[in-house]
Amino acid sequence: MNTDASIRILCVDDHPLLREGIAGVIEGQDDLRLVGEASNGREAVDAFRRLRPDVTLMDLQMPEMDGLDAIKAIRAEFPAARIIVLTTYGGDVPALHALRAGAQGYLLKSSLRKELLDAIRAVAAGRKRIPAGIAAQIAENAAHDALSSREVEILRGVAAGSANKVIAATLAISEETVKSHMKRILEKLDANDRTHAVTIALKRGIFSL
Amino acid sequence: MNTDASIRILCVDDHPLLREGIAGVIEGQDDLRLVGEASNGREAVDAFRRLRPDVTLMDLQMPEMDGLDAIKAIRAEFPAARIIVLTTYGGDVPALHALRAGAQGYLLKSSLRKELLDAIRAVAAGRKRIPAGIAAQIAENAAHDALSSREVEILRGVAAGSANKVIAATLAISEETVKSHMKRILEKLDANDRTHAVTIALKRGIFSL
DNA sequence: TGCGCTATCCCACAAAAGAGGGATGCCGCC
DNA sequence: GGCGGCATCCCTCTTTTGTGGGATAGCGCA
Repeated sequence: MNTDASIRILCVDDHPLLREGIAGVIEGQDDLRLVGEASNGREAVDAFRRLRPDVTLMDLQMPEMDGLDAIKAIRAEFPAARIIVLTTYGGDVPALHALRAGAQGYLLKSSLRKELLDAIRAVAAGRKRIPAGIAAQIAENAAHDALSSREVEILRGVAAGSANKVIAATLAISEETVKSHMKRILEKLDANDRTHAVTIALKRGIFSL
Repeated sequence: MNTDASIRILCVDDHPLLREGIAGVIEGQDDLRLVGEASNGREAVDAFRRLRPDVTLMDLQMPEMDGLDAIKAIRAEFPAARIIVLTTYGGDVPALHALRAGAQGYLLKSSLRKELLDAIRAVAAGRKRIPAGIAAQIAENAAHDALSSREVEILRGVAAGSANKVIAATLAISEETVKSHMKRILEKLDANDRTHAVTIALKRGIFSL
């Protein structure tokens, strides 16, 4: 922790304009202090080691090293690290992964100043902060199994416009195996057909284009 | 125009934190002045009428009335209005539409402070400001024809996981007609199959999920 | 050790989708 | 008035997908 009473904050986002906005919001608060900024995951881990912030605001989609890996790296080294994910909603899957990786908060970039400040103070005080809507979506999809990495690989091929035969050739497996995987993909995602499976996966953030 | 030399700016975006960031950047400049903010298209049109800014920064994806309609409405009433689109890249199609609707500039939300300031000053001076990358993507896709609204309607159905038969029933046309449309959709988008057509359309911003 | 999950492969059959034609009427624009 | 684009419909044939089974092997974990 720190000597005075202020909450020390690290902000990680690859959008300079948004960082500027967050800095502006934090500046106006007596009990908060922005002590560092980073624009990708690697910088974030470095900055965390140096600064040991009380709360870290972390975007998920970033170049170099994404936010999820950064959260994992930071929490591996500093298990008590308090991290709030601050991102444009990208589906329940990345949100769930972030929470599993140890994030205590989840905020949308469309949030109001007050929501950001409340979340920072709540997480700094050791509480969690997950918007009801996000929590509901995670819960809703928790019923189904997650796709295996092989299944995601195949679905990516489908999204790219490859026929089963082509995917099979690419992955050096038989077309029948691809069809088997497809069956389970459709089942798990509750999709009508391969196109639907892709759009569901995109909406849920299972992968992106 | 205005009495003193400063460029009067209106900022339209539904993300308060980003607006805050832009405000912060503009505040630091002697020749720029933020005169108003709006968080959706309707408010933007109202604010424009009241304030007559020299330059308007406009997001495209917004609730109530989107940025494209706002640009059209403003330019219909004030043909000399100078507007810079400031958005996360959503494909060549929305970008092209915005430029056709009369925007003089296009900026990504991931831009640096300097790029934002340069663009504002350039557009205020009557110049255009389109990043080379965006221009290239628009040019690249200009070869192909745009989808008709009927074709987009059908492709949305495909994305939703509907079989041709179901789409036909929904639109009260024959399945053969849907197949005819699909053929031309695949041709126009240069897609291998319906799934590919959907992912290409999503990447290009022809529609979203 | 056994259970569950994953990945792999196989078969047969039904249902879609796509390719390759062709045809009509409408509307806007030169 | 004609030409191009659009929307509509029709036919045939091939290819691809999807359904409904079943089988084997590995791997981790209780």
